[in-house]
Amino acid sequence: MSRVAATAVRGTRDVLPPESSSWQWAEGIARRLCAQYHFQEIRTPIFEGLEVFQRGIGETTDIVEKEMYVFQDRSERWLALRPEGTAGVVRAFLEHGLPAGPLPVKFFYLGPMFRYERPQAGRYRQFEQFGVEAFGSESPALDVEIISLGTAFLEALGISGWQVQLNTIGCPVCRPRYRQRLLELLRPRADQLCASCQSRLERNPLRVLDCKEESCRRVTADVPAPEEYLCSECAAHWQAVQEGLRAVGILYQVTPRLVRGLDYYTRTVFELIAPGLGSQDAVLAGGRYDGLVEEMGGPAVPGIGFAAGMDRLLLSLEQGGQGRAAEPELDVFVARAGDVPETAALQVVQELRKQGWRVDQDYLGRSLKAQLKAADRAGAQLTLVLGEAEWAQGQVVVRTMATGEQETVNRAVLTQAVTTRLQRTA
RNA sequence: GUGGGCGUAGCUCAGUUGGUUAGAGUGCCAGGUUGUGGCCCUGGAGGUCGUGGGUUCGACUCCCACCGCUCACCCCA
Repeated sequence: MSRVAATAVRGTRDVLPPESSSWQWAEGIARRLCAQYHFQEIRTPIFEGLEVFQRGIGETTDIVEKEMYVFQDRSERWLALRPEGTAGVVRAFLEHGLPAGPLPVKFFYLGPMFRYERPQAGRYRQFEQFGVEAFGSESPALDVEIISLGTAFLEALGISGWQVQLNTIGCPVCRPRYRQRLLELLRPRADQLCASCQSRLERNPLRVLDCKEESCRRVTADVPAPEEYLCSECAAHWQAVQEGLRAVGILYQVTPRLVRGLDYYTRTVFELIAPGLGSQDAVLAGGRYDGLVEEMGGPAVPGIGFAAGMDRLLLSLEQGGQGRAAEPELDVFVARAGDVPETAALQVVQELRKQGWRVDQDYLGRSLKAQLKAADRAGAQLTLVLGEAEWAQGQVVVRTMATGEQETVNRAVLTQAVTTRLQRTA
């Protein structure tokens, strides 16, 4: 027999225990926090019609231009694996007529996203995101709550050394003015920009600010910040967001160069960065997208959200040596010694599981020594030895693994004996 | 898409100017205890040396190609 394939597809990976338990733990934190902030789960498909992403994310973004997994199904409809969560959530929001219902609505999602990029540290082709989206309010208080949820998430995970970078990029009223001013300042010096910035100068001059190229940095060094060109509404919003953040004690750093890659953002944009990740250090990022719902064919409903890269967050924890110690996942191991029927173990195991305990047993007919070793390795608190001699008299040996103490108890009171011992250690 | 680094047991890695049966640690299995884990001792299983080709009397070692992994650019979570 030859193997089907030697390895997982490039950019994808397997999560095995005990790592999988770290994922459950982190996802549990996300869910708990969302409950506290009253965000409810939405589950949207992993693939959508291609146009959902083209319209939602923007035709000229890198994601749509070159990073999507696009394919045709058997009826030759064009589909794409979702490269991010927001577009699908907006589609669902509209499809179910939610703009006509009670607003605001606050959703969260958890699941895989797909982008065709060269993998590197903290970047995969299939990666896991935790995201939130809130529709129907322009209130700066919502901006503050979203950012607060983001920082609370990193706190709860135990990430240390993170920071919030914050900026505003205005709205359709004021951004054109800023854009115009940028063009006036940059055009004369276009020859000093890097190749990619020269090409994006006309298309999306704001992104030149974001460039890390030394030469571009010099050119943009003395360019005014977006906040100097805000319209009065955006300026008020921007002030209110900052006041709100200060009011709830969230430290942030205004980063005028922070421009997001997706077309749909307006006003508030932010990024949370964490240490230990090499160059992919943005672990959670988002912003306001007040024009997106309308852009996708719905009414003018404002929105705001963020997405967190779970792979990067867990990687950052590992790098910082803050990974959690694996907790034991087994309470009782049932072993047999001598001529004891398999059905005896089956019954004991089942009885204990009915009480809610986590129970496993030996399936290989191994020596008692080997069985105890297996119990130890699995982290069992107790091992029950069904010994031939004791079993014949209706008794079972209960061994407490931590101390090695053993006691022989009657079969009839076994459940109770196990329960009192486990509760004592719990 | 572009560039750098790396591919030897399940894992982490040695392998000396190319030389004959490719090693260690760890993990796994078993024995030391005819029914008792964690420490210790002993033994065992486990490798197409990434793949293909070339040079050579001889290649894990040198050369070429390909594949894969990885880091970085780009971009992004």
